[in-house]
This record gives sequence, structure tokens and C-alpha cells, in this order.
Amino acid sequence: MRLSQLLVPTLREIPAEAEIPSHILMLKAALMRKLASGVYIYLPLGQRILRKVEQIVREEMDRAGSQEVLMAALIPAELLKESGRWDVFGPEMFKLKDRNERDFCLGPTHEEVFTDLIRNEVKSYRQLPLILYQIQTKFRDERRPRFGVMRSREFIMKDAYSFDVDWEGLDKSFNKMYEAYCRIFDRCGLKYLVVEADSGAMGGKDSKEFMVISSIGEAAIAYCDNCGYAANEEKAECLINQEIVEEMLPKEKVYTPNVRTIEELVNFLGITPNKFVKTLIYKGKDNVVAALVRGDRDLNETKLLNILGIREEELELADASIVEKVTGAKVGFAGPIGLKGEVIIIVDNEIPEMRNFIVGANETDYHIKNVNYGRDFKADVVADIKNVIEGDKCPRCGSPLKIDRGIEVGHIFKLGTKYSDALGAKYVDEGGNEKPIIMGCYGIGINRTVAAIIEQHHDEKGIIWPMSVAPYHVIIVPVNVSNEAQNRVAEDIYAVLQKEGIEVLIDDRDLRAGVKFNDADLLGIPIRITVGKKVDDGIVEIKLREKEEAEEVKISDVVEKVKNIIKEKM
RNA sequence: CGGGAUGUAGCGCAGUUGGUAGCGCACGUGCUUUGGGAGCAUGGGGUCGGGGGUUCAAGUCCCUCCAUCCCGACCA
Repeated sequence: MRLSQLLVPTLREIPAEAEIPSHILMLKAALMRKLASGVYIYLPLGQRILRKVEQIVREEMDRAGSQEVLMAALIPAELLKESGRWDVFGPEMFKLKDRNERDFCLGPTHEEVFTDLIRNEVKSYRQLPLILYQIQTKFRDERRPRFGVMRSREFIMKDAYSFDVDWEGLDKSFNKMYEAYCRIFDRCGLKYLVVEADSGAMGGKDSKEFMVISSIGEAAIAYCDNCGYAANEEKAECLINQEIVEEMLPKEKVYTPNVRTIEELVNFLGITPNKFVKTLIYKGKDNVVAALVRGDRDLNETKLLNILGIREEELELADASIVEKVTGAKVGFAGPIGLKGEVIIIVDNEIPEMRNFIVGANETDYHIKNVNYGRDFKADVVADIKNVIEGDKCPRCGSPLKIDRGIEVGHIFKLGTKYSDALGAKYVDEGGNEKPIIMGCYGIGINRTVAAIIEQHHDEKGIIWPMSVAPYHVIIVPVNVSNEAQNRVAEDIYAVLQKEGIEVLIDDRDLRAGVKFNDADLLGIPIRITVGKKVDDGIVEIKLREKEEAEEVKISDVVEKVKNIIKEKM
């Protein structure tokens, strides 16, 4: 392709709307433009990159025995109503009506559509197992689209669904997908962690997320360098990390006027936050919950939800009136001793190991010192309800955990019979018995994967594409197009490389060399062939985007050399 | 949905106490130049986000709506 004819309007200045590298570079390098908040259009180079990633995904899905299909983006309401998700999704779903006032939505995900296909077409165990996938546009009306393509309202997703006769079959399908995902992200040149995630109230188990480590990631991950354990912050278990050293002291009420927060207590009493225990009052589905964690810890609401067995929207922090009612004091003095009414007390498992800590007195302006679990109060449940922090012990091997942020590019999990039960997807087994089909689902965000690749592969000049996803492998830059000899050599190399089937660009624009070099760097084409003054000596340069120095090569050797580099780096 | 900010040429921005709307880049033309974002000359391009109001006069002040971005909440 000739750069003079390609639509690549690169930007010289950083667009005001972008803040993170991948967003800035996708706009600067003219891969895409914004159409509306969270809605992007792709220019020729951007489209080629999407295609490259999709192609890798196709090859690996096919290799794993999955079959490609294409569902509809426009989905009739009845299907979502059957599974109950028409209301669950709420405003996040783009809903619309047809001319006859029938309800539709733009598919935010496709479990129901796939399940519907299977319940209609699969009747016997002889037709199973089956893994189907599609690459298709999804629509989610996110409350806050972010960071360009990282969290957008319209995006391309590869979603796969497995259908098996039993759980052992599901395990096999799940493992196939797991391996396929590893191969996909390896081929994309990504460094990633496979992380245990919480499948929450959605049911299912063995939920794993593929996270690309990046400071701009939206999720925190706890991981262990020693044994390889990695989990989503919400999911990561905390081991008890304390040794009892002190003797119990007699408890004692202390006057703490207007001292409510941990920070104020630390200042007032001059004691470190880990000597306090904070009591958080929540309003659950049908009762009030008091959750206790150490003063320097954060409560993990996901863990709390799982213990209570309720859904996210059923739990909220109690308002002042409820707090005052159950504690008999103003907000800021809640404690576990002497709570009024039916209050479920859930205590973090670290607390029974603490000695002589400080809690609220359930009396305005007072706290209690030297409180001890067991002697002074008891809980309904003792469990891990806190967030991990850097340095906590790995639940598997005990080494200190590290915490980083990650971009979720893939998510796989075992659905079981959630959708097959809801929609009645059954098969008949060998014995003639009707049974529900066991399902799994597996997603990859294609655009987000592209953005994640850029986050991990760029420098101050621009993108540095891995060969596998580069929009073109080679860019030929004649330094001066008005120089007859340079032009001729560049065109010759271009013609040969094209004939060899190599994806090659030639920058035939009548621009100064500096502009062309800067554009080539910005676009991130892995191999640059510079055709300059030395053509008269039969020499051109090969420069790799990832390296500083160029290498001089004989014109007669260029093509062979380039072919070898590509082969080596694919 | 709460908090913060922004909206002026394709892009990045300036515009003072209200008084003829500007700069750089980009774009067109001509000449010179040509190994890391050239120089000179010349030309074109604006509902100043929309609507309403105050005023002799509004990019500027007031009201309102919209859009976009950031932080948070939320996110099968």
C-alpha cells in the first residue's frame, strides 16, 4: 500500500480528550476516531489491527475445536425475559421498539441467543459436546465510558459457549478454552496473569479472568511471585497474620468527645490504626448487619455478600437513622457490645486473634479500650471479610502478596445450568432420560485487547507493534522522492516484497525525511527500510522499530533479510 | 447518578475592564529546500456548543439546556 493513498491522518498534537497512552496513540496514529462518548469508528490501519487480532482468535478457537457462528445483534425481548435479564440489565441495555411496538434490545451479551439455538437444534447426547463462538459487536450503555476503547459502549467481543452432557465434560471444554486463551494472548505479545475471580451472585464457579498488568487497569489483582497464585482483589483470600502476644486487660470506657473516624481516633489517642476495630452498619435484605474489621483494613463487600447470600443491590450502608437506632448513639460510635434489636454481627477472622483493641461504645462520645473477642462479645459469623493489602500472606504458600492493577481482556467461567434451566435447553441421554445441558461461557474483548497491546508496547515516539498484530510488517521510506535513484530502488523493493506476499507500505509522499520517520515510528511498523544516499553504493538500511540502531544491508540482500526477520518474529 | 473541569477554524490553544475574533500547526497556490515534524510569499477556512436574557453593544455578564473529559459510585 502507498502511504500517499492510504487514509492515515496522523495527528501532530495530543488530542485533548485522551489521557492514557493507548487512547492517545490510537487517535494520534489515526487508527480510530470518536463518534460519540464511548463510540468509535475505525480507519484503515485500525481495522487491519482488529482483523489481525480476530484472526489469531479464530485460529486458536478453531484449533480448540470451536465452531464459528454469527448471532444477531438485535435481540427480541422475550428471550431476555425468559432468563429474567431484561430487568436485571436495566439501563445498561440499549432497548428499542420496532414499528409494531415490540421490544428489542441491542445485544449486551448472547447467552440467551446461543441457548435458544441449542434448545431448538440439539436433542440428543449424540450431538454433544459442542463449543460455538462468534465475533460480534456488543452494546452496553455504560454509565461512564472510559479511556477510549478500554470501556466503550459499542465494542467487539469474541464470545464462546460450551455445551456438555455433564460437569466432567464442562471441565474438559473449560480447559480447552483456557489453553486457547493462553495461546491467543501469548501470540498477541501480552504479559498477563490468569486470576481467580468472583462469580458473585450470578452463580457458576471457576471464574477466571485474563488480566494484562497495567497501571491504568480498572481492577486490582493480588498475586504471588513465589507460587503463582493470583486473584482478583475481591476474591483474594486473606490468611490470619497475627500472633497473640499480649495478656487480656480489663476493658475500660474512654471519653472521646466528637471523635468519630479512625483518623480522628489515631490523633486523639495517639495509637496506630491497627489497634482499633471499626464497626460498619449495613442494611441487608431483611436485617441489619454489623461488620467488623481492623481499623487499617477495608471491608470487602463482595465477601460480605457471599456470606449473607444476597445480591449486590440488596446490601447498602445503613443511613444515620438506622445506625442511631441500633447503637443508641450518634454515627461514629458504633461497636459490637450492646447493639439493640436484631443485628447480625459478622467479624473478620483477624479480630479473634487481636488483643486489647478499641471499639465504639454505642454511646455518643465514648469508645471502649481493651476489648477482646470471646470475653466481651461474640459474633454470629467469623469469616474473612476484608480486602487483601500488599504484603499479606499468600493463601497458598504464605509468601508476601503483591498488588497490581490489570486490564481484563478475557473472562472464562462455568455457567452450569443457569441458562439451560431458565430456557429449557435439555438433551436425552443414553438411557432415555431428559437432562439439562451444562454450559460454560468464554469472552474476549477484541478492541480492549488492542488497547492493552498498545499499553504494553509503546514508547515516547509511538506504538511498537508485535509482528503478529502489526497492520503492516514493513514500511519502505525513500528519503527523498525527487531523487531518481532512491525512488527507483524503493519502488523495486516494494514490488518484490509485494510479490512475495509481504504486507508492505511505501511512504511515497513528497515529505521531508523527518516527517516520514516520525510517522513510521508513531504507526509502529516493525521493520523500516530506509532508502537514502547510499543507494549509489548499493546499500539501504533496515531499522527495527524496537531497536535504536539501523543496519546497513546490500540492496540485493534486503528481501531475504526482511523475510527472515518476519519469520523469526511471528 | 454525585463531585470537578472544558466547549472559540480540521488539531492544539490565546482572547484583559463587554467595543471590528486571533496565534501555531494543518490545508490551497508559487518558489527554494530535502537523513528526524523546512523557509519565504500568498490565499481560503468561524452559527465563538445550542437557546433565552441583560446591554447602545456579548466569545466575554446572567439563566438554561446540550456535549465532552477526569475522579468517585456502578459494571453478566
